[in-house]
Amino acid sequence: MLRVDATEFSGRPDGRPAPIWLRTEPARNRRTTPLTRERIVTAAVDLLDRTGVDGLTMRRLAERLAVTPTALYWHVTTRDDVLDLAVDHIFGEVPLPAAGPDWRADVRTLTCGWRAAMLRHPWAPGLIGRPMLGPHVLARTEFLQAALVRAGLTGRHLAVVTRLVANYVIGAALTEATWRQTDDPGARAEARRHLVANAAAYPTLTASGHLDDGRWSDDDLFVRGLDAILATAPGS
Amino acid sequence: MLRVDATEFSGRPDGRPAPIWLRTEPARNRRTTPLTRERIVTAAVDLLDRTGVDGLTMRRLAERLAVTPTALYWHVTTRDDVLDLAVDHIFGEVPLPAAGPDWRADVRTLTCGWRAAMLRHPWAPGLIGRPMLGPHVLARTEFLQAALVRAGLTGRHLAVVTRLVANYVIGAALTEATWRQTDDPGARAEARRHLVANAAAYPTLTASGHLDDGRWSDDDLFVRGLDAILATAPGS
DNA sequence: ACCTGAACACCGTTCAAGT
DNA sequence: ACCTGAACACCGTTCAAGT
Repeated sequence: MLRVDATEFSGRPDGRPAPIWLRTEPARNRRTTPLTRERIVTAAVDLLDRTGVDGLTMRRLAERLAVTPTALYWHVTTRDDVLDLAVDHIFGEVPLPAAGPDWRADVRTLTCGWRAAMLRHPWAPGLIGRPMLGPHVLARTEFLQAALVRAGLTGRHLAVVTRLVANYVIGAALTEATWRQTDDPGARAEARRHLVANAAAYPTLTASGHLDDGRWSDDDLFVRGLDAILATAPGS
Repeated sequence: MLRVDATEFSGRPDGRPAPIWLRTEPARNRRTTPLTRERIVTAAVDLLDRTGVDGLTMRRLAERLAVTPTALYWHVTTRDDVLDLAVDHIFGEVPLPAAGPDWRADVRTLTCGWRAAMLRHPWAPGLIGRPMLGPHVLARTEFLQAALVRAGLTGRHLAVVTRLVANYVIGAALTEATWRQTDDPGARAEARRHLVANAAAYPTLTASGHLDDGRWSDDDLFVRGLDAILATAPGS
C-alpha cells in the first residue's frame, strides 16, 4: 500500500506534529455523526419495519449505526427501552388534529390516524402490552378524552367511553396488523380455506364470510364500528 | 453405595438374563410418561404463568418435562408453535355458555369469560398479534356471531358489530394485562404520579383520574362499555 | 463523556446417532 | 417412532479499558 498511516508522521524525529494535511483527524472528529438516543430510535423503527420485532437485534441495530453493539448501552439501558421508544415514536408521526366544533369529527380523525400509524408499522400493536406512558401516546389519550368532555361526558360515563374507544382502536389495529405482518400474501386466503373446510363447526362464520378478503374494506368496517360507539354519547 | 447397578447382572457368566427382580426396566418403559404435544402445552402455560413470555425457553420447558431440549422438536416445529398452542389452550379453560333466549346475556358471559381467561394469563393478550385460528378461539368467535345473528344482525352490520365486540375485548385485555404483568405492584401508582407531575400537558386526564386505582372497578367499566355496544343493536 | 473489546451466560434449531 | 448429544450461529448484557 502506498498510503502511509499518517499517525506515523506525528512521531517525527523533531517532536513537532506533522502538517495538518498529513494527519488523520483525531477519533472524535472522524466519526461521521455522534450517536444519540434519537438516532437510535429512528434506526430502530427502520429496522423494525423491515424485519419485525424478532429482527431487531442490538447487534444488527449497532451495525446499521456503524457502532459497536455495546455502544448502544450508553444511551439506552435495555433492548426493551428501544422497543418502548420506537412505539412512542411512531405516534409522533401523526399530528394531533386541531380541535374543531364537531367533537365526533375530532375523535374520528384522531383514531383513524392512530390506527393508520399502527398499520404502517405492523409490529407496533403487539408491543402495546407494556405500560404506554410515552409523551406522544399520552397526548393522544388527552386529546381523545378532552373531545369526549366537550361532548358532555363526565364521571364514570366518561371513563367508560374513553376506554371503549381506546381499546377498540388497539384491538382493531392488533387483529388487522396480524394479516399484514405475515410475509405470505395468501395467508388470509389459506385461513379462509381452513374455515370452509371445517364449515360444520363454524356455520355462522362461513355463512357471513368472516375472513373474506375485500368483501368490505377494513377501513370502512372500522369507521362504522367507531361511529356506533360515538352514537351512544349525547347528540351534538 | 450398596445399591448395585442391575445391568451388571444382565451380563452373567452363564449368559442367561438375571431374574426380573434384579433387572431395571428397559429405557422405553422406564420413562415416567411419554412426551406428547398436550403435555408440552400444559407445561408451557405453567411456565408462561410463572415467568412470562421471555421466560419461556425451549431449554427450560424441556427441563420441566425431564427431557432434552431437542426432544421437543419432534412434537413441535418451532417455539412460536408452542406459543400459538398455549394461547389457544387457555381459551379452552372457559366453557362456552349455553345459548339462551337473551342474546345479550350470552354475549356478556362469553366475552367476560374470554377476558377473564386473558387476565388470568396476562402474557396471552400480547401474543394475539399472530393469526388466531385455533379451534377454541374460532369456537368462541362462532358463538359470538351466532348470538348476534339471533339478535337480527345481518350483512355488513353483522360484520361491524362482530369486530367491534371482539376487538374491544382484545384491546381491553391487552391494556389491563399491562398492569398485572409488571411485577412491581406500585407501577400504576408511579404512572399516576408521572401524569400528575405533567398535569399541565394532560389537564383532562388528571382531572378525570384516568389512571386512578380502584376508583371504579375494571370489571365494571368493561361491562358498561360492552353494554353500550350491545345497546346499538336492535332491541330484544 | 462516549465508545471499544473481550467475555459471560445464555438462546433456537439442525442433524446424525442411538434405542 | 421417539429421544439424546454434540454442534452451529447466534443472542442481551457486563465491565474494564481506551480516548
